[in-house]
Amino acid sequence: MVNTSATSETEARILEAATRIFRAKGRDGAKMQDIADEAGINKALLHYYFRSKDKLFEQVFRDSSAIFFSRLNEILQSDLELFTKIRRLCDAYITMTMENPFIPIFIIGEVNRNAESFITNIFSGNGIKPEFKSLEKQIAEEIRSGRIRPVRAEELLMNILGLCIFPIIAKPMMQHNMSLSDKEFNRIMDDRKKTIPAMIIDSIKKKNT
Amino acid sequence: MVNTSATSETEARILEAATRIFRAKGRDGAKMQDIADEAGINKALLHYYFRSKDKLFEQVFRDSSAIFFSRLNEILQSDLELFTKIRRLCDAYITMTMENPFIPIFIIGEVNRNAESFITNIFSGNGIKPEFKSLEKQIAEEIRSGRIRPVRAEELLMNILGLCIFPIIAKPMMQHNMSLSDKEFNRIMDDRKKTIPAMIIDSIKKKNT
DNA sequence: ATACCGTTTAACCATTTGGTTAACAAATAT
DNA sequence: ATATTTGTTAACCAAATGGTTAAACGGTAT
Repeated sequence: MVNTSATSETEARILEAATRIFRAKGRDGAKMQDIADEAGINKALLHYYFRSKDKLFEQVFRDSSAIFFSRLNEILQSDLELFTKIRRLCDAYITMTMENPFIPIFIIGEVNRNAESFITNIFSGNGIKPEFKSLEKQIAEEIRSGRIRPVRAEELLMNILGLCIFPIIAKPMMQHNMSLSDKEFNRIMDDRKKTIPAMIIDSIKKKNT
Repeated sequence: MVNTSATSETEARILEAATRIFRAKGRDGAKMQDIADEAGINKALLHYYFRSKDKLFEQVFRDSSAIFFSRLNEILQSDLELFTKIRRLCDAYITMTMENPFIPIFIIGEVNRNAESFITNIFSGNGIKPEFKSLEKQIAEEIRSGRIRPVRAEELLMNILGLCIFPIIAKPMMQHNMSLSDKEFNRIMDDRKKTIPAMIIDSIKKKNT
């Protein structure tokens, strides 16, 4: 045995290649031969390390999801003050999505195509499900102290994620409709790291009447 | 000849079936046999009416895109007052996306998978590209009159679409993470028809200081 | 009646694709 | 040294898939 750890070097190479191909082409669009080529190995090796396309896909999907959700968890569960938390979330999700827009597109598309059972199976077990209660508690505190007006934690998160992620995953349409160059688009998204949290905080902060 | 109009009944049936299958499974996931079965006809008929899978897909993709973009256009180019326009946009896009969440997921996914040339080709010709200038002009007016603070039309639209569409296309994740039943989720999205425009208008309205 | 033309089908074909097998190579253990 | 296990490959296979063909069907005109 060359490698005592769970994953050999080859296995890692396969996983990287599979991730790239699956994210770009989706489960059905990706061919095992594509992945083998991308990894620079024989197709049969894919089946040696991962039994089937399904198993390989599941692994890639799990990992991709974990990247996005674990970050959410991390920030949600931190003991940052609420407004800071909001700013961090926006910054993290814009940065992360800009660097890898394939991931949310991939997740949304695949979750949509696959049966409920598949999703439940994938999303359970690993620390993917965020500890949502902590945010709810924190918001309740802030409401009680009179700093913010009553809001649902769900809405707050929907707003943050929608504002940060959507324009990036819909980038081709946005650019086409609004005639934006890559440079302009990037600048706008960079601005939004500030404007989105400002807007969100303003929408929940109690105004002095 | 049984039918003088451009599209025979069978052709329409095929198109409907293809739309359902393509939206649900994506270009690669959809099989010609699936579509034939769904339409209740022989596979060869698909090729009789539409030369190839590619051609059939292109047609479906064009139509699906048109549904979403033509509505945007319609509202943008109306002579509604700005705040009303915002409310209309939110209502229209939440309603439309709730009724057919597959469409934006489908568009985003396919646009992402296909080459730039494909997109440009698809999006040009038919009235898909929204007349964006009219909104920009309207906003400029409102800024000059001092009713709203300076904002970019691009950001405004990104905000509206992100807030309205994203939570719905990411529904399975949202529901899973936040433990929301279908009923709760629907109620929240229905509320958002009001809360989103309120939030957006509030964010651009000039406050009396 | 029958020739004609658009529509529809069953059967077929070539290629692609996920997966297997058997043999070969390279470590590792005895 | 040599048997054994692990990693890797080329060749192969069966099923699925997009697409074609030739024949049949059903009106319509002659």
